[in-house]
Amino acid sequence: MQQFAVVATHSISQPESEAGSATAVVQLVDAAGTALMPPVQVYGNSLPAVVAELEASRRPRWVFDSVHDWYPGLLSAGVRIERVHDLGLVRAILRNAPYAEPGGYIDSVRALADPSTAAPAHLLPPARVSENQGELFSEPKDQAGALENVLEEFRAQRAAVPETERGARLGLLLAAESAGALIGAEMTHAGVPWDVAEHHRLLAEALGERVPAGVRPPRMEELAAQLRALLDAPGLNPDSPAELLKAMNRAGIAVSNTRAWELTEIKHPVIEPLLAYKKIARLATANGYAWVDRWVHEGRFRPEYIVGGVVTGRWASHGGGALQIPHQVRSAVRADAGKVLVVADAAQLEPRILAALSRDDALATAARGQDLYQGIADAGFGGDRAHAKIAMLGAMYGATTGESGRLMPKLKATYPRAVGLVEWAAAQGEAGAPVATYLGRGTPEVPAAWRQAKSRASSESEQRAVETEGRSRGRFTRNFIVQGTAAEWALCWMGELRRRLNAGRTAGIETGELVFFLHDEIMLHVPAEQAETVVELVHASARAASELLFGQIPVDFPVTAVVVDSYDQAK
DNA sequence: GTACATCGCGCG
DNA sequence: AAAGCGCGCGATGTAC
Repeated sequence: MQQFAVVATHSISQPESEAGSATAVVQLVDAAGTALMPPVQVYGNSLPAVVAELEASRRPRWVFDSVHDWYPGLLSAGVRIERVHDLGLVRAILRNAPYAEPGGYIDSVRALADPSTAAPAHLLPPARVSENQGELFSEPKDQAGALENVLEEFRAQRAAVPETERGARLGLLLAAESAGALIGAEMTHAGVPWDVAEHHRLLAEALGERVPAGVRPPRMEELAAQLRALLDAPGLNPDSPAELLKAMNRAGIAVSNTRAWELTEIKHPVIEPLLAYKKIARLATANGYAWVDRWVHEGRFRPEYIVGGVVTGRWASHGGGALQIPHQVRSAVRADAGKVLVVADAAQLEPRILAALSRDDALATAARGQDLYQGIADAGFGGDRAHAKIAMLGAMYGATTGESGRLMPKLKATYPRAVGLVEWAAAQGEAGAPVATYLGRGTPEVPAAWRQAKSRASSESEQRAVETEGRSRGRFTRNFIVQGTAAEWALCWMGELRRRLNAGRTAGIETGELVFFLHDEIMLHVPAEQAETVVELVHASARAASELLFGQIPVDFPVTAVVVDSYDQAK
């Protein structure tokens, strides 16, 4: 029998509350929400002990208002849990889920303020019982009330998932999203192993000796002096695009902005040192000494992951720009002695997802094997891989002009189902209609401003603005179904991998830890002797994820997994 | 002083 | 070489 351990926390209590008064209450219930034993009162800082005891004896699915708020404290106390249902994450998905059972709960959730326009969580005061819950349920006056609120929402969420094939998919999404919350917190807890000495070495190599904050590093200062001389602009601050643009125009360089890629087109002596300056200036400001001081502690970089933080279901992150670690500094991501990094990524995930979504057998055939773009090239682009790739990316992103636009008719003739699906999604968006991922994550409602402008636009210029916005919405919905379903595949991949790692750990094998995730790429920090075992688990998890989502279909989702000492050695 | 917009560039 | 999608973040500059 499936058991759930519902955790309710009092509105004013946080994990570090004083001993003496109950800070939380835990209730074990069955799938119908019926109590299986008397509620357990949690006093002071004893939540980890209570959770550890129940986890060991019952293996329940835990029900938390927010894993992001509560799991870090448990991890710090050495307590891990296997399965969870995160009320907040589930609420956010159900809000826009087209397959959700209509009813009072869904209506009330949809009536809540749009979370995508709310302030970021880290800028808000400490959470109450649950974000937004004050609007859903009356503020609880005691523990019993808090517990009843959580139980009621839990029951309502379960009831909102219909017992249909689509409902089963939605249920999988909710479970995967919740598991993701555990994984995100566990990755933050583990941290990415970071070699500060190596990072300092590469900074010194590029920028020159370290100087105090606020002083321009030596190599940048040298280049700045060259730029001032070449542009005959003695006071120029090259960090200011406006100043730089003026100085370049004065020197007779006809540009309208200072973007690096546009500068490469221009023939002028200043371009080379300017591009060199931009390159190292970026390193210095984004991932320089200040970054290391601020974000790396005890040899670990610990970004916070915001599960479902992107509209499509991708993860966002907070702190240190974790999702943009430049290739330039990846040599500083280095395994501890005796350990290695296992770096794995799903090859060309999005077009493969499109093949699965659209059941396009021709595209599935091209996707057989490691290089999908070469497969497309051989099928219809005279073996020209570059053209095949541009065409495919254009189809998924909505390119209409240039190379990509010209290649579209050919792509559509070769893969009518795949291209037809993304064109349908774009048409939905242009019409102001929603679309959904394979597992049922729906697009947010259309911004009210556009909806109103659509019905009111009178002048020709207003009409044009509305149409431009519509095409933009179409590109968004076109990409949403692909990017969002790819995010679901990746979530299932990690979830499957986590289960296997945990099973290994239970069996006494130190399988190491997931330490980093980036859309279609994962990194593990593992004992060297377990590397090959973990590589196998990574592959097995990818196969399991593909089948979990799509069942038996003729689309391959190959992953590459390499064993390295440092991140720069991967691909 | 804070808040916000813009530019530019890093990642998938 | 970017374009067409999705992000985070630092420096600068302006408004209040």
